[in-house]
Amino acid sequence: MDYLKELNKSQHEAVVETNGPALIIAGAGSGKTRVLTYRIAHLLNQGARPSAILALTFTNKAAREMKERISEIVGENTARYLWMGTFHSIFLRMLRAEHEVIGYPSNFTIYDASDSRSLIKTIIKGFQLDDKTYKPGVVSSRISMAKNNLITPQAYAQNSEVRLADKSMRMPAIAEIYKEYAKRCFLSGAMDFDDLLLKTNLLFRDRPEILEKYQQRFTHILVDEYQDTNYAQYLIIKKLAVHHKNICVVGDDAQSIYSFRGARIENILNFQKDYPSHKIFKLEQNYRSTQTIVNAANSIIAKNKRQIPKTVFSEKDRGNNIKVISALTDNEEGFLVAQEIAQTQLRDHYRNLDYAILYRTNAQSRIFEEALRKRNIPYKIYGGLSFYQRKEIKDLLAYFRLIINPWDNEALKRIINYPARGIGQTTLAKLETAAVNAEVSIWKMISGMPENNPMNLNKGIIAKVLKFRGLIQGFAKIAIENDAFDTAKTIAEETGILKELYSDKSTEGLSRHDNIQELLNGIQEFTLNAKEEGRPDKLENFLEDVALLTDQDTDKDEDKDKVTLMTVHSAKGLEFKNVFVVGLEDNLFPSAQASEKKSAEALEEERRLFYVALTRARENAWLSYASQRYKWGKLDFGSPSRFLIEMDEQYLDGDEIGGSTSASQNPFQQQQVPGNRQITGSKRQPVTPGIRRSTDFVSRKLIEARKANQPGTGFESDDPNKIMQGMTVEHQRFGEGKVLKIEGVPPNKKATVFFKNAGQKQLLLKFAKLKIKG
DNA sequence: CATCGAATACTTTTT
DNA sequence: GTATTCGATG
Repeated sequence: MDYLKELNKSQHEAVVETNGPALIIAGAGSGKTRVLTYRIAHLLNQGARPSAILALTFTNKAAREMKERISEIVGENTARYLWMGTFHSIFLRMLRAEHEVIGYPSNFTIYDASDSRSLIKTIIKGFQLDDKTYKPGVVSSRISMAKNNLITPQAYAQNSEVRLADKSMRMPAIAEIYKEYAKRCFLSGAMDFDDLLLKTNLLFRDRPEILEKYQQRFTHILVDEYQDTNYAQYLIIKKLAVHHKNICVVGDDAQSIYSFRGARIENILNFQKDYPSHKIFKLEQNYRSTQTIVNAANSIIAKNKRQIPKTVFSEKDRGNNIKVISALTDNEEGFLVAQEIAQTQLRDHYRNLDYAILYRTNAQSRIFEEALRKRNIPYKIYGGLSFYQRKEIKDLLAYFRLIINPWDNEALKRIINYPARGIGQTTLAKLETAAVNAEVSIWKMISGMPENNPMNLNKGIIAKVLKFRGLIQGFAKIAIENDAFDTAKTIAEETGILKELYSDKSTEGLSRHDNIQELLNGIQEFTLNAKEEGRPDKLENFLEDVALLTDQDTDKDEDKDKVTLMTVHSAKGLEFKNVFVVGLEDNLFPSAQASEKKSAEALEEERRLFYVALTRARENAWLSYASQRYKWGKLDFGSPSRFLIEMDEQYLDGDEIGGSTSASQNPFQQQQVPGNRQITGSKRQPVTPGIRRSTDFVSRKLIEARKANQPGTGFESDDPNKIMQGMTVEHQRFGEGKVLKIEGVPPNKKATVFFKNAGQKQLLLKFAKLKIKG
């Protein structure tokens, strides 16, 4: 078998020793995916049936890529029968197959995070609780925590530990909210993400014969990214593996960075205890990064107490030292990063796709976007609001959802008055209250009309509601008889959504129209593929695919040669020649309250996050931070991350970019504040408290710096008071425009401007960057 | 009931 | 800076 020759010794062992429990510790860049794919291919070559192999990943993308690579070895006709996918998609498939047992319709809806948040909000309102104490986000994460730990609403109510925690947060009613939430989801025929795992567990608990069926079916189970599994996932795997015990988990405890969504690093740490007869394989050679990067990353997590001992090493060159970018302001940070990209590109002939900028939060991307745009460096951003989260897309999808599953209350509430058809909040509230009281879905309530009218709606309103009902019923019929694309097109046209967006000539309106078109194109592609491959091509089938899809999963051609901007979390599993880790103040966590003491575990995870970020780089890494940045309109002072300060000198480049050495290029040099972080000799000093006391001095210097034609800004506003009606002005993003109206008094003075390229905009003058042209 | 403008809150990370 | 919500007005 040729493919085995491509493996080193430990990789080879991990691939061929397929009997019994196996723990594969795969350090960053150690060829994990290769081992996993070859192991599966090897199983198949040894005669295992593909449908008996269950392989679980964390992202659709990982599953797809692995499937492709396995196809190349064993052929597509074998690979297609593998049970390979994300935890959520595999168990969704299982739950749909077993829907009768759990009392759900087969076409149950998946509520995404915003659906479940809005339902929680409704419940909080219905209970007449104060939504300032009961923040939907917090309540939602409590419920999610409960589900991930398999605590049902009944168990929650009796669990003194969680109840006590709720009380200490002054939210004793969470148990009630959870119960109501679960009930309403059930009445809507809906599950949220966490339900997919919870209900699978309950199914296995309550129906041993079904568990038995799957235990027999899967002779081999493989789990990728095992360090990121939560309790619910852990238990599913454990139960399924009972019979054959051929469970192979792959992961790296050093890359466990998902505790916030319930991931338990204990799962991988305790695997050896769970399965005493296990074999352990350690993939320790890093084929990705230079020695400098590997060693620097190792040095960071070396301080962590809880980890599986291993020595990750690289046999590549020592490579360049890691460069430090020390910027005074956020804008300067963006400028310096863009400048570094441009300079290294010229010098070393890198392409745009060789670069990634990694940050902690999506909101940090803007500064770098602007800086790259100014230099005409093409870039792409992952994360932020995904395609499927845009309003117009969610609206159209809500129609689809309601047609497939009319019980879906969240979908119904979204569209019953979109486009406007005279069914307002009051009517909707009446309908919902009546539905809740009768313990049915809103649609059931509407179905009983006009004979049943417990909420005293007047004739005109009833007529409007019935018209809506007829519309949906008509669509439902079309959906049964036609393929997904025809149905979707009919809906988009007949509801008037397409027309409404088409007539909206503003920039937003145009892009919304484009998005709808793109969705329709996607559905068309789905339909064509389905027809070709003989799969069902109905709207229902499209919707199943789309529920668990994120747009991280789609790679577009036009995105080929671009600089990548993404969060450290979403960069996991990827690699780039050159990586900028930016916003490195206060433990890579800009919004952390400096005073709040972090638990030891949280600090260890911060280290691992840093480790993940650094090990994405093949050749060069930059670490950058800004001393001052604007955070919700106010100046915020940051000290460099403790990891930067702790890191051994030998890995760092002595010439700090934007620091003391590049004075000639850096107009900020003169404004550098005494006491700010500088390299003096070989020992760097952390920021002294003194800097915080001299706030006035610093902000005065900062304002001066901004006035002195700061490189990162490049566009200075003229005095807002001088902007008058009729003037021609230039905006930094929208281009040239004419001032139609000025209104309000400072600081809320506003201008209505008509831009040639961007249409009419209202701008708040204290923020908008406008220059007077004539 | 819809629309507009003003006030307010909001920022980890994601299947 | 932006998204969302609330209240006044038509």
